Amino acid sequence: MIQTPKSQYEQIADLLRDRIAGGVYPPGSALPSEPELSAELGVSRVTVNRAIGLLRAMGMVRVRRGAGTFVRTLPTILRDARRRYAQRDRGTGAGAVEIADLDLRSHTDYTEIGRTPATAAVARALALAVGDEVLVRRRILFAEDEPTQIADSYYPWYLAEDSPLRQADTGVGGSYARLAEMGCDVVRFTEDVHGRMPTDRERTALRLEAGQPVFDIAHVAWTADSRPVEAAFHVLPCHLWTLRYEWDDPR
Amino acid sequence: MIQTPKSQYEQIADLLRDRIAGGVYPPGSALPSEPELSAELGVSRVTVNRAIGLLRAMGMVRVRRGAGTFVRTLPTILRDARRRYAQRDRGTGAGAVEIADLDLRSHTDYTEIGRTPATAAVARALALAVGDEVLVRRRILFAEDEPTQIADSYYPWYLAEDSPLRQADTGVGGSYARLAEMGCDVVRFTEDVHGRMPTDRERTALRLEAGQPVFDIAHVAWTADSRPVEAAFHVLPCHLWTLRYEWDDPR
DNA sequence: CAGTGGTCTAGACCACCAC
DNA sequence: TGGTGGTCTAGACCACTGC
Repeated sequence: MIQTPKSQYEQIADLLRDRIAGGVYPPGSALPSEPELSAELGVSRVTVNRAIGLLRAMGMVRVRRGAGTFVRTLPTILRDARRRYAQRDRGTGAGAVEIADLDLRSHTDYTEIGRTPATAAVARALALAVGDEVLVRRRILFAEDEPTQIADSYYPWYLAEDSPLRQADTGVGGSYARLAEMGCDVVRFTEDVHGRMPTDRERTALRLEAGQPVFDIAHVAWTADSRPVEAAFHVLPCHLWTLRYEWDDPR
Repeated sequence: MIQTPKSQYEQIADLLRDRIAGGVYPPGSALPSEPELSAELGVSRVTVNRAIGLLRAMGMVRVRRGAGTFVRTLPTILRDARRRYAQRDRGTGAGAVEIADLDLRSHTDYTEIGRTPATAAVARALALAVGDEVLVRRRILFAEDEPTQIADSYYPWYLAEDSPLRQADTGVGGSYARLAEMGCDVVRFTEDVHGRMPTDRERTALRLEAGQPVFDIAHVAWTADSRPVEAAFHVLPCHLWTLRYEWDDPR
């Protein structure tokens, strides 16, 4: 690699990144204002703004309009797929396991629990026809009042109709314990992971900075006879999470 | 959701996205130039440029400086973790499995194969001390001459020293077959997945557009007695890949 | 109300590509 | 050589925050 004659805004982003790493701007503190940085570095404010845009996309700073630009603090959260679903009976739902592990306060906002026709993605995941009735459970999970995840779960309506799955609190063992009581023991999981830019709704709900990508996880739970009984779609800000998977070699 | 008074550049990005989806700008074709769009839409060129920046981050267009902005074509590639490593003996290395599945031409550029001291990340993954000798195999994988992945594999030096792992072509069955011949049967895998912005080197090597995120996968292969015998770090452009994982519930 | 960041413009200069 | 996108500036107006 010979040379990378970087643009000014990239160099400024590097500089600010180094200052943050070096503790000049400690976690939680505000960066100097854009006019200040503009004066200090001898560039226009637009250029400073653009540099800060890179830091935002990296998840290093959060901007509060009218107030300033602040260095981020939240630690990364480990989502260990195998462990997550194996620990169902810890009382907390699967969704809260990771947050509890970090000794953070967690809570869940249910935004919708009800009957709805299956979309194409849901129908495909649950081996139903588009438009078939399903139970949907939409929720947003928080750690220390910061949104960390959107999770929408779907169940075939004929399964969920008269079950506790229609309540926010599904009881000890969570939804998989209820499915088991209905004769649907879950023995296998699959997940398809995408990385992409969030939709406007997702960006708002997760309070994301401009340019920050999300993980989009399509999760399916299977019974021993290979029937899909739950489909869940999770949207997670990339900068907050590490996904861990583990599997045995089938040979 | 009441209102989202979008900025002009966001609206223009939406407009262009719709036109691409609607076939007005078909795959592979060039968008109108920025001055043209600027005139058509009655905004400054900077605003058009910023809108196109959003499309670039989403992976919808590729810009060739001096030539124009082009609609992307490459399909998404499925990386089925379980299958990927189970199909070792298909002759092709694990890295080429997914590309071959899509009937695309694939090739691999080895950029380095040699001895090196373990970095912190490598040492942690292989349960070695920082600075211990390891064999590194660095490569970039291509589909149709487009870079699709960076993969750096590491092996403890005492294992790899006199093995075919030091050659580019590791022979039938690939590296895991060679490890098995050395008494290191791999029976289990773990992967930690991050989503982040690429480094400058990665952006160059993968020919990424500005603002495009990558998957960063730390892959470890384990023997039956829980010894890590291979660590591999993969960097994949998010917009090109879907990661698939599958596991049995350990209860 | 003063200060913050968000956005937009017109104009400019540059590196790069294709002809 | 003309057209493309990349970058930068000075100035402006706005919405929002916190006092």
